[in-house]
Amino acid sequence: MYALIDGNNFYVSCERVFRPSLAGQPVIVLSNNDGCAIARSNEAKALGIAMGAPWFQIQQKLPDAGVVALSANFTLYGDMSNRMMAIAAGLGPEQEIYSIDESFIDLSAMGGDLVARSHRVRERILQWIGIPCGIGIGSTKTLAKLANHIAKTADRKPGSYPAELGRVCNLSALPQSDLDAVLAATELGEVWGIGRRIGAQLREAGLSSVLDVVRLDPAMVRGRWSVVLERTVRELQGQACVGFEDVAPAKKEIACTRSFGHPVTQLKELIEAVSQFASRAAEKLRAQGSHAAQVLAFIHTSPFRRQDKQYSRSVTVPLRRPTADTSLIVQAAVAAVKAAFKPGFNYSKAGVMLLDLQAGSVHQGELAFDEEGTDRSALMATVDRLNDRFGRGAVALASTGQSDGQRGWRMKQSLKTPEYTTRWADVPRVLA
DNA sequence: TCTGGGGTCCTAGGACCC
DNA sequence: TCTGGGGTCCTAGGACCC
Repeated sequence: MYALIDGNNFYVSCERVFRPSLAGQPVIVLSNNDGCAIARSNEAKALGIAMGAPWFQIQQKLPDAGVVALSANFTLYGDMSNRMMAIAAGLGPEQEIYSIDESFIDLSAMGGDLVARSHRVRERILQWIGIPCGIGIGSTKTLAKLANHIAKTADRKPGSYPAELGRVCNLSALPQSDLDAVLAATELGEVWGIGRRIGAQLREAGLSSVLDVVRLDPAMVRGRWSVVLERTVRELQGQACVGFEDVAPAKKEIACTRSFGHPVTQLKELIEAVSQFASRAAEKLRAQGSHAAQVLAFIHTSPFRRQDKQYSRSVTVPLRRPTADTSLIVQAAVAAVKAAFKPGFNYSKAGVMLLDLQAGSVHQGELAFDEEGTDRSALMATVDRLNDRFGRGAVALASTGQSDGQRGWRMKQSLKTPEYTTRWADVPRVLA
């Protein structure tokens, strides 16, 4: 038995904790570069604002709707997430943190009234952190996800489901006929693992509700679609196929990619950007104690600028030996971007990926003849500590283009709120 | 004028081996 | 005229997730 707890409209809810006047208003949080809506309040959803809708289009379509847009403040959301997760963990003995706003709890060993217990945890998160949550319970992770969707929808749209399923929904406690009615009322695209493409194929085959999908034969699904969809069908039928991971496995690849604030044409600027992305990726790599054996850099033009000539290329550079050394990784990334660059294009985005990751504790023994074999891990650890204490970028390689505030590739974030919980200068003051 | 970032898994097909 | 069988590894691309 599993529960899934997640924060409603999480980024918007985080912002509202510190700006209560946003309650009841259509609020959206924008992606980096203030590009698209990546979180929407219920009021914004009711206005028809779609997930991923570009901000400039929203402004054109709804000039008078009073939509409040905010730049994403991931530092704030990350800190609020940690606080919420700590309380959510109290629901059961094991927790899997699945995303910034969702965690699964393994309830297998739990007795008592799970729904009443879930309501108490939900109330505690709301009171202590200020974030409204939904909790779904089911015999598999896929069913818990579905239950969570029902809990939130019943709360948000009265009449869509029986009111007692709102906020906390335990699908495994429903009598079969009630369960069938709920599944029949739920569109199949709401299932975890059924996206746009597969959803369209299923509808093409004459199915429409989750109940239709539950009644499929898994062997047929495997033959006609894939083992992935077969697993989803089995999970919906109550057969657990997706494991519970209470410790997060190490990442197999690490990326840092960004769209630019303005089109970039010069190789020099791309080298600066890629140097910075590679430095950040190397930090993440060290944080999980891994080494990378290959570095990939890519650049491309904007597919949205139809009038521009399009170009896209990625180049992978193998490292002499697996490493987490920023300077070696930046060197490789710069070599890659030089190889990928072609003059005469408006570049809109670049990125660095670290590939072929392995545990930092594993070493291939060999004789070191060259300077490249110098062990700078102590230096790297010091750089990481300095940047942690004094802020990202306090110590950096010169190739990242220091102290140039006018860099055209830097992203736009004109609507960002303060880091209320993680910077002393930003801590809110309460006036008596 | 303005359209995000970071991941995972699976499959098909090609290269290569004996 | 007729041209095998069985296997592994790698990569690119598709699909999904939040």
